[in-house]
This record gives sequence, C-alpha cells and structure tokens, in this order.
Amino acid sequence: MPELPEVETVARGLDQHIAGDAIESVWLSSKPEPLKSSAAEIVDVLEGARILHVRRVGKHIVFDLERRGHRGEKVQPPRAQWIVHLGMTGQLRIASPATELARHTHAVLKLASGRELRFVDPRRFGRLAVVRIASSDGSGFAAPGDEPLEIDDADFTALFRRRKTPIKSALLNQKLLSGVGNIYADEALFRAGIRPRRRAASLTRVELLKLHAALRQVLRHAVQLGGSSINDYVDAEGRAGFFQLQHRVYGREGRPCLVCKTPIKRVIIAGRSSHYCPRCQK
DNA sequence: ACTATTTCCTGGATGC
DNA sequence: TGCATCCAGGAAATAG
Repeated sequence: MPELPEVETVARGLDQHIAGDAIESVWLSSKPEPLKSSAAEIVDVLEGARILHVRRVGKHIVFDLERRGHRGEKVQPPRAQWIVHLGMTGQLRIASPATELARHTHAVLKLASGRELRFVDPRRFGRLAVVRIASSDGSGFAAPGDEPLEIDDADFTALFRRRKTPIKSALLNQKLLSGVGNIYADEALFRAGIRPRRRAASLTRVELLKLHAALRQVLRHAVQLGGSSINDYVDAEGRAGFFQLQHRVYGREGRPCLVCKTPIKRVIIAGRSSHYCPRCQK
C-alpha cells in the first residue's frame, strides 16, 4: 500500500531515470478510468512536455513539466504538472516498448528516449490529473495537510487539539497530515506507546511529542529501506522495499509483542484494521 | 463544523 | 475441484 515512504521511493526512482526526458505521446485506456482531469486535458498537457523533476507531495507523485513554448517567443515556457495518486495498487513503471503490456494498464507515455512510462492499477483506486500553472502565480499542486517530516512540534501538537476522533483516524486524515496511511499510523502509535482508540484531544503534550518523534523516525527509516512491500508494491524499477521486516504490530495480529510477548490485538477503527499491543500501548 | 459510515474496485485467501 | 464470500484500504461521497 503506497504511503509516504513508498511514494517517496517511487518518485525518487522516477526522478533519477526520467528527469529531462520528454513525453512524445500519451495513450489512455478507453474505459471509464479514474481520472481527475478529462482524458483530453491530460493528453493535451502531457504530449510534448519535458519532465523537469519528479517528486512526492503527500501521497501524490508530482511531475513538474515544461510545455512547449509558443513559436520561440522569449517568454517563460508554460509550466504544468502531472499528478499521480497510486491508490492501493497503482504502479508507475519504466518499461521498454517491447515489453508486453501488463493487465490493467491504464496509461502509457512514450518518452523521447525510447522508453515508456506505464501506469498499471488493478484495483483502480489510483487517480491521474493535470494542473496548468499560470505564469503569474506559479504555485501548482499542494496537498491539503502538512508534511509529517516537515511540520514542527508546535504545529503538530495543534493539529489534534479539541479533536474527539480516535488518534488513529486523525493520523489517517490527509487534511491534517498528508502521507500517513494505515501501516505507518499503527507503527508510530506502537512506538509512541499510545492506543489507536484514544481520543486525539486526550493526548498529553508529552504523548504528542512522543508521537511526532515516533512518526518521523518510522517514516525516515521506511524511506531508507525503500518502503514496505506487502502485496505487490514495487518501485519504479520493479524493486520491492524492506520495511515490512521492521513492522512491530501491522499484520501481526495474535503474534507476540516484540517487547513484552503479549499477543498483538487487531480492531477496526474508521473501517481500518488497527493493530496494537494492549500492554505496551496506553 | 465535525465525525462516522459507506462506496468504489479486483485478486487472493478462505470456507463449504 | 469449484464456486461463493470475505477482505485488503485511500479518499470521496453520504449520512448523521
């Protein structure tokens, strides 16, 4: 499941391999696809554009694009962005045109270098969109929530003030923090010793500081290991991540806590599996 | 204005 | 072996 570390890994890999390349043509599958922009708009923005950078914003992959200038005028070439959300099972893969198209391929970008960038997403929870950046403001795509690796302690603490929702739900709320998903929410709460059902507003300042530190630590470590590969997650080069080997509660229901040997519990919070140690987490 | 629940979607696992 | 059912979950939509 692509969360911040997995999306960061994919974005870095893509940036290394295709920054500077140009998009020659775009194919989008014809069935009603999960597009946030119309198919015509996506094709119009992408075709002929040069990829300047690929980076992560929240759980989104942002391709910063430079579109063709208008008849060689001395004005700044128009900018745009291609935004990709991988959803649950989305993959962006660099492939040779000779490689057979995988089932559930929804988009193929032919690159000037001769390679193809392919978007494959069996479960179709992924989303594609384009953003045109007006030369005047030049801001582009922004996630609604704060980046968990950039927010400071004061702002982090303020996010949860007066919130009655369980802290687990608050961590998953992308309007508060962007990039935290089910795995890293559970892992951070375990490392901070906080039960997922605790009301966000009930956490003390000390607990919130511990949670912030635990979240940063777990996300940084996961990025170092290339993310968690649970089912079919792989990066842009098809490599799996290794952070799943560091999971202490996620997917470990009934197995002994690595700290105190108490069996790990699993409950449903906000419709999501939530794993915790009933002894280590208060 | 918040919070909780439902819905979308398919492959793999499970059960009878 | 085969078929039905369940489950995974990000985020938008809907309900309360």
